[in-house]
Amino acid sequence: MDDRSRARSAPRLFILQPASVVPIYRQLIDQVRRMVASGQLPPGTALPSVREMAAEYTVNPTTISKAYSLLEAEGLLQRNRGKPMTISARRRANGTVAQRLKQVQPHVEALVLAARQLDLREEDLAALIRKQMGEDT
Amino acid sequence: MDDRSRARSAPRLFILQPASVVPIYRQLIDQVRRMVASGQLPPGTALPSVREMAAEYTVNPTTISKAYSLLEAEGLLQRNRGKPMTISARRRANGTVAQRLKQVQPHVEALVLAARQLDLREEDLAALIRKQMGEDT
Amino acid sequence: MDDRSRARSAPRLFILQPASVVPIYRQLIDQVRRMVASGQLPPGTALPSVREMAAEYTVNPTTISKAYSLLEAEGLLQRNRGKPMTISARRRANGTVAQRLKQVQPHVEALVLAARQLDLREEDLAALIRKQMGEDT
Amino acid sequence: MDDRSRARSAPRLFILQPASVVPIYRQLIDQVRRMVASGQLPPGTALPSVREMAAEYTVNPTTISKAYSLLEAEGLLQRNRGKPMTISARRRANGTVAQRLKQVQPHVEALVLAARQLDLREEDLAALIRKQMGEDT
DNA sequence: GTGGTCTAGACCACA
DNA sequence: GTGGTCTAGACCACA
Repeated sequence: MDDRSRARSAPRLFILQPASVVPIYRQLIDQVRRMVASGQLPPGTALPSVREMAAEYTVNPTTISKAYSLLEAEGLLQRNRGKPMTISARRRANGTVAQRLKQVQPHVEALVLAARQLDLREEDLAALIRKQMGEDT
Repeated sequence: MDDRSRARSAPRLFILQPASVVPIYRQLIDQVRRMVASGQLPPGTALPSVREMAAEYTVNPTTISKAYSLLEAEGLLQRNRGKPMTISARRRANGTVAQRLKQVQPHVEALVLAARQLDLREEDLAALIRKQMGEDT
Repeated sequence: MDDRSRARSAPRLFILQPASVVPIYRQLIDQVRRMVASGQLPPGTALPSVREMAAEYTVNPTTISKAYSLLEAEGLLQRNRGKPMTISARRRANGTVAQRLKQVQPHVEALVLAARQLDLREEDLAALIRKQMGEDT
Repeated sequence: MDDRSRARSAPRLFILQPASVVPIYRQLIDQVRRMVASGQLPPGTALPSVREMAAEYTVNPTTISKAYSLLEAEGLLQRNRGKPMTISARRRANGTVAQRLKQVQPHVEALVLAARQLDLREEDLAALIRKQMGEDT
């Protein structure tokens, strides 16, 4: 991804946080999975190359490579000799809403646990979420 | 500890998940911090002993000890030779709502990121949260 | 590591005594702090890796790791993924003499208490200190 | 030691610091040894009872008791049924200066190590020691 | 009974 | 190669 394309800069496809306790390769895997489930990454879509990703997110190439390899092993990505990896046609065309709700459930549980221990109310959370959904990023 | 005995007993003070990517000692630290901020663990409260915690959550005592030591270094816990550690009197009397909202913000961001990538709507999240807030645990 | 090899090698950076009542990890923390305060360990300096330290001082790696982690929490050390930890740039550029004198004060008090109880005179102490300052180690 | 005697308050015989990394019973043992070696506690001197000491220094009686027992085992203290323990006649009547210098040596080494790492000079130490020797306590 | 320190050793994320 | 986490278990100081 060269400077020009970054200047135009559609918002980034993924959000990787090196400081997080969640390993970077895990963050990437989770995000690809979700975007495939929702159809935002339809079958056939080419992902950025390992090197592009590594440069874009200033992350070690082996980290990206590890995520891609695991997604390939899972059947979600497909290797194409000499060409970028693509979203596989055969698996999880499009998750049902129920399936996708299930994927978000762990985050809901973590949030509600924190909210309870902080003695916050449902309304507080609703407001924070509304605000966050409105943000660009 | 089977389900029946847990039902009879008081609900657990903390929720520790060994399978999580978040280290167990970090989970405990975060939860103590939040419950102190909300006043659910007021100054002077004695925490379960290292050994009790270790037994209750089937975790190694040194893991609990690590969390307690870090909380002591932070000033949140106070050592009492030969007696259980207690919530320190001097720090963070009671967090304001604004302070507590800030503590929950990272969880909100993680949830909203996941929801977007899964193409879920604000209403979906609101429903899941309402349901989760209603649960006993 | 026999005496000869130690003579040939650079003098050790730290002195860790497992037999002391002061925990090893505390000894290391104190020494790093002091050498940072005096500028003997300037910002950016790489510390020996956990494994090197453990081998050099024949101490368990987790003991070294504990010291490093606490120094990181304190802001004195900086983690560099996959690379050795370094002295953090941002904290305590260089302690003033007054600040450093304060750090040595507890040792002065312990020495003087002992000297008094042993009925030694100031001159005795001065002589011992002069001699010790002259030693290589 | 009743309130009256404390009001008159000769300076305390010992200095015990509960917060120190050195165990309290060790501190007491070291101090008794030194004062015996210097003749400040001559043979036959009665030490305060375990209870008096515990009250005076607000320390657990078992801690004092442990120190006394170890000093007795060492031959320095002598048990007298129903009466206070006394400094034993038979051992170490009076240490020579050389012997006493040897006892203070570890403190000299700790101080000089710290001073070197803090990049302090001999003169700095001499000044601090002179000041400390002048203090009442 | 309480917490603290340390070891030996396994396994993980990352460069 | 780097550091981080965790376990199992020993031993210690203190109440």
